[in-house]
This record gives sequence, structure tokens and C-alpha cells, in this order.
Amino acid sequence: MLPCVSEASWDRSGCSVAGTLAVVGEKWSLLVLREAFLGVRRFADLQRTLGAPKAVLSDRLATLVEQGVLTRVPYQAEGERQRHEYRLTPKGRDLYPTLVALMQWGDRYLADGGVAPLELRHGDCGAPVTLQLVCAEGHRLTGPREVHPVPRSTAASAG
Amino acid sequence: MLPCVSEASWDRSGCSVAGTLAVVGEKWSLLVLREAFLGVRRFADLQRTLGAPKAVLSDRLATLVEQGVLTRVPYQAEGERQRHEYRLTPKGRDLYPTLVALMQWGDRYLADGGVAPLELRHGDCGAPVTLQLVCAEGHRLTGPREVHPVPRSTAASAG
DNA sequence: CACGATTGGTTCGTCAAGTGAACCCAGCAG
DNA sequence: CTGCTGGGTTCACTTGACGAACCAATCGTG
Repeated sequence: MLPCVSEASWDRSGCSVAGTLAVVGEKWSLLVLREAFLGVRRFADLQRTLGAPKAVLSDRLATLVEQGVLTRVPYQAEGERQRHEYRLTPKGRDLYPTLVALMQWGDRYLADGGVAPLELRHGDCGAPVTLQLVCAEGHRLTGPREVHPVPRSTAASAG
Repeated sequence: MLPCVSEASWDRSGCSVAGTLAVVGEKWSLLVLREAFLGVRRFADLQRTLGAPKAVLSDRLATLVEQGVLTRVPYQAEGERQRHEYRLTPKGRDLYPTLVALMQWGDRYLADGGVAPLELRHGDCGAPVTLQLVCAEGHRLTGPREVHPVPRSTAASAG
């Protein structure tokens, strides 16, 4: 049995998972971010690579900008009119592990023919990159069984 | 600038991120899994802790079972009628990093008063647990800038 | 056996969200 | 002025989420 928090009787409001999903959990949002991490920045390119309806894409970009995950920056290539592009902010860049986690699971369980469509390599040494759970003491954990969730809710002392 | 794959001209169909989101990307799915990792297993408890409509919860549980992320196992406590509960499969347990990634981002950017509502500790040593990007050579990476995505699409040799 | 309580759902009407096609505007080329 | 392209908005339609009501199986009680 997994270590559980007294059969899960703590306050779920303010849960970080729910909060994050409120920001990037709508349809297409995480796929927009995938494209952003791949270097796609312009509306038309996003629309083409994603295949999302323009109205939805427009809305998702607006909320991601509003949330500070992307910024909309105008730029002008020489001899061309001014355009603008969507770029990851540091806040948005910190969603990288989330995308990688989703990708790794899909690579393991959904890959056709056992071959992942995209590999991540360390830019310096070229070795494949993975996400891992580690503790501050440097121990590597293999899964949720080795993890102890500890609630620190402000008002839950009377739990 | 992030390292990008020739301005992102590879085949997105079969993308593992999209595939994973097709399995767990609907509303409530990842929150159901959060509860599962916290040890909540019964329909009524899920419904209470999540606050999701029963119809939606029922549908999400059915698809998660269908996808092999959860199993529906009957059990009978002594002196009680038979019930059934939803348990994580190994496939479901491997979604743990995804949940942790979402939680860590929320802890960093959404926590009221800078205090995360839930802390993860290593069961053995009690030290806080985090998700980290590491390469096979053991180097720790700090973000997407140090990662090189390499497409391995079967039909994309003519990219 | 009938009665009510509990678990674990389904059904239904309503409202929000996603979808695709069409349209719109600015700026540049000719 | 016309046409083309990027970056959207508007609209009609379909799908999905929501909450309340209802339903079936099972148990303890009388």
C-alpha cells in the first residue's frame, strides 16, 4: 500500500496540482507549450503544427500570456512588416519537466514499435536525458512507494 | 535561443505528449490520479474529495480503467457487503512523475504565502524529494536550454 | 420477507467549451 | 487599386461538463 495521508483527509483546495492544471490544463495548452519548447513562436506556425482551431489557439495563447507563461513580443524582420511572436518566460520554461514527464510516459506506453518519436539528449555530452525523483540526500527513488506525502496545510492542524 | 529541431519540422502525429494527454488530459483525470496516489480508492470518496460531478467521474474512471491506468477490483471487508475500488496499475503508477512535475510548478508559482500545501519526503531518509533532469552520464541539467531534442521519426528521413 | 440506508452508479436538462468555415484588417508587392 | 499573407474574430454547430434526480444491488433490522 502506498503511504497515504490518513486516508487522504487534508484540504484539497490550494492543491498545487489543481492549481497548475487550472493554468495549463485546458485542451491544447500543454501542446502549445510543447511547440514553444520546440522553438515554434508564431501564430500561424502553431496553428499549422497543432491543427487546433484558430479561435481556441487564440484563447489559449491569451490566457498563457495572461498567466505569465508566455510573452507576446513584437519583432520586425528587415524588409518585412512588424509581427509578433510568443516566447516562453522563465515561468513557462519551468514547465519543461511537466512536458518531459508526459513525454516519457507516452514513450514507454504508447510508442508504436517501441520507438520514441523524439529523443532528448544532453547538449554537452550527448547522453540521453531522463527525469528522475531524487531526495535532497542524493538518493534516487524509483516510485511513489518510497515517497511520503506530508501535508502542511495552514488550517489543518485540527485534522 | 532554445535548441530547436530545424524550426520544428517533424511529424507531430504520434507525439508522446499528445498521446499521453489523450489518455489523461481530460478534465479531472489527473486529479483522479492525484487522489489515487494519495490512497483514495472508492467512488464515493473520490467524488467527495474532488467535488466532480458523478457522471464525469464515472466516465473518467471508466476510461482510465480501459486504458489500463487503474483497475477496478472487488473486495469485501468482513461483515460488510462487497464493494469495489479503483487501484493504480504499474502503468498508472508510472504517471507519478507527471503529477509531481505539476505539483512542483504549482508549489513554486501558485503557493499562497510561499508555503506548499504538501511536501514529499523520502520514506527512508526523510529528505525532501524533487524531480530532476539528469542525463545518462549523471550530469544534472537545469532546464530546456541544455537539452537537444532529436527526432527519430520513421518516415521523416526526408525532412 | 418488507424497510430503509449506503454504495455506486445512470439519466436528463442546461450551460459552457471546442470545432471548422467564413470573414476581417493591416501591410506590402505589383 | 488588387491581390496575398499573417494574425486574428465571428458565427453556427457539436461536444463536454454540470447538478439534481433517479435507480439497482446489498446489507442490517424487524
